[in-house]
Amino acid sequence: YSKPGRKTSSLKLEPPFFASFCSPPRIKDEPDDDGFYASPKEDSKPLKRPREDDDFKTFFEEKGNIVACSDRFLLILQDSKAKKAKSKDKKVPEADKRKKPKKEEEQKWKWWEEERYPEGIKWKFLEHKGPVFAPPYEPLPENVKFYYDGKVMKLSTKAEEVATFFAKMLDHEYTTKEIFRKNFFKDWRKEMTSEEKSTITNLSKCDFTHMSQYFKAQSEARKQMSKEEKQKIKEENERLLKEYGYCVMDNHKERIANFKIEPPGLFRGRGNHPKMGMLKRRIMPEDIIINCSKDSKIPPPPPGHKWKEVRHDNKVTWLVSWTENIQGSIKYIMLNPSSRIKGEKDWQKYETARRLKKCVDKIRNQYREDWKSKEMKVRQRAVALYFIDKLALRAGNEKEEGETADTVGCCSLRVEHIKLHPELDGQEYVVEFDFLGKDSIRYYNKVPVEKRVFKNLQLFMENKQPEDDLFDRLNTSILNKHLQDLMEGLTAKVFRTYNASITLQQQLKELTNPDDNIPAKILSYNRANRAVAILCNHQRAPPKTFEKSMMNLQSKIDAKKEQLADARRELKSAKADAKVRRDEKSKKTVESKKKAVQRIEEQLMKLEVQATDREENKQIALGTSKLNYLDPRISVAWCKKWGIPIEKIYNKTQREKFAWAIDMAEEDYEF
DNA sequence: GTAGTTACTTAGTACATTTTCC
DNA sequence: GGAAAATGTACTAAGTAACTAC
Repeated sequence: YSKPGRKTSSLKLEPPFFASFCSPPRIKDEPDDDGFYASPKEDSKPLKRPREDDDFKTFFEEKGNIVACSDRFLLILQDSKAKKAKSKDKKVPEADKRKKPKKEEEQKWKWWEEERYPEGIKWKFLEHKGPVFAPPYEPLPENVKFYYDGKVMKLSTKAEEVATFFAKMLDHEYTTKEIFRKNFFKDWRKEMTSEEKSTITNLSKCDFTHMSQYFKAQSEARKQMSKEEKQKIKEENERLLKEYGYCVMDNHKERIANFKIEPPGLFRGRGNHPKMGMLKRRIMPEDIIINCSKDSKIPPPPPGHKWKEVRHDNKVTWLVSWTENIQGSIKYIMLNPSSRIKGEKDWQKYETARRLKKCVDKIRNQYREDWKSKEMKVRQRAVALYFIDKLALRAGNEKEEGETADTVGCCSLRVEHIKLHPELDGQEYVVEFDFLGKDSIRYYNKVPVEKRVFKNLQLFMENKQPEDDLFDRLNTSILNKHLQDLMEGLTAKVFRTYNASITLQQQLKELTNPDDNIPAKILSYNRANRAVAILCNHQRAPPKTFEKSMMNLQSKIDAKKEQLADARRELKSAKADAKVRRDEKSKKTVESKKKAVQRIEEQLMKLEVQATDREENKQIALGTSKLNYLDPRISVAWCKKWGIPIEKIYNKTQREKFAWAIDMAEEDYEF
């Protein structure tokens, strides 16, 4: 196994392989600098660079500067005028060439300028080094004891390992939960020797505190490590990343998202999960399926081991997979969001959402009509779709009962999840939603709906028990089939993407004040972002330090208020003074005091805005929508329009993920 | 229709690292 | 310079949705 510092012969870097990373066998020219960008005199040249594989060319048909792809996904080309400006920009500062960073910048592969593979084919060549396994278990030192029923007990290695998983969680509330303890104990006993099994019959008699203290001391020691030691660990991680963190896919070196196999431990699902506490077992090479090219260097399994299977399936994007033992689901190793394969898909997602924009009015009219249908199924479908559209609810697939936490989405809503109020707080036809959604995050909302929707809901709830399905004639499959008929590629989740992106665009238009300075504009951006996060119900647990940092801010505000009061008093007395004295000097004093008051008022306002901003953000997570729902081109265009550096909106990782958008969107981009 | 399987996106949390503040 | 706060990253769970076989 590839535990740090335990390099075995088979894991040694073999020069030919590594060399293939630096210059893979079939590598074509990396985006070569100025050469490719349409230079001013090359206006008519198509901007899409074809893939070099001729056999794929036939799938594409060029129409002016729009390329129609086999999957009808339109690749809209960049505005050539903008390109011109860009290539000019690139050439002008020839004199002040900052060599290094520029060179690196130019080496970034612009996959979005190339043609895409036909539907279904994900790659033509794939080579990687396989996964990194979890480090093997290191038994506890002799002096760390486990006690059963008050007596010291030496555990077998296997039993001890599982015991340490529990010991490490001792401070968590869930080790006190009945289900967690029951599941853990059941699985732990499976790892025990028959002797241990006969002795250890009651979890409550187990004393893990010594073990727990030992781990706490360990992590404390880790924090106290010297700089050199920390540096060493860092370098080791970098080495691992360099060796296993990349693959070669179609002539390009691409970053892998999760090249480390998940280590064993105790499963903790989110919310009230029936399987919490179960043992997540150690993954062995024998569990692993490797996916790569036939003609690539196939990663060798660790010595003495075999892979479960090696396959060569270029219809999928994963490099490694295994079946996990808690739910029996498949886990994958895939590429980073900055990779071509993820980026293209992401881009395509937003293009689908933009296509929805064009027909959303028609679809809305349609489902409003369907509220009157004589078919129950159609009515349910129409009301569900209304919720998905208006409230950005998730589709709501069915789940196997008892296998996961009890959470729902739109199609799986039950009668108990909504309350109907013919009138509430002066509003008519209010629906009160209260249910647990994905990750057991509560969705609570009171929404006035149209009368027809309300009446339909009353109808759907007639003669039903609270635990009955609200939409008993509907599921996600039916709904998505219908959506497919309305627009190619339309599914329930497209509405979330569409509504999130369109909301951002509209909010940015509304909130951005051209006269504001950059920080104020960024605040507006965050507010627009927040509107989306609220729409999508992206919540977070308030940070542990939230109350404290809020209090700090409040005391700053209080101090500023006092300062303001003082300044005002001084201004007042200065004014009185000036009235009496009527000389230039005292007039000047009044002016300067006035300015001081103004300055402090401004500072106070800023602090108060900051406080509001933070308070509003207490339970709202902006990251998820930014990363998954907001067409990055909207943000890029906004930045360009107002001269905001993109770094203020996207950090490094995000800029890598959205490189395509940053490169192609101009300030006039419209979602 | 439905149940099972597979592949892929979306999600929040814990921990690590960087920045800010005093 | 060190603590605290803010920000970034790794991790992996939990969704969506397509497909297959009956």
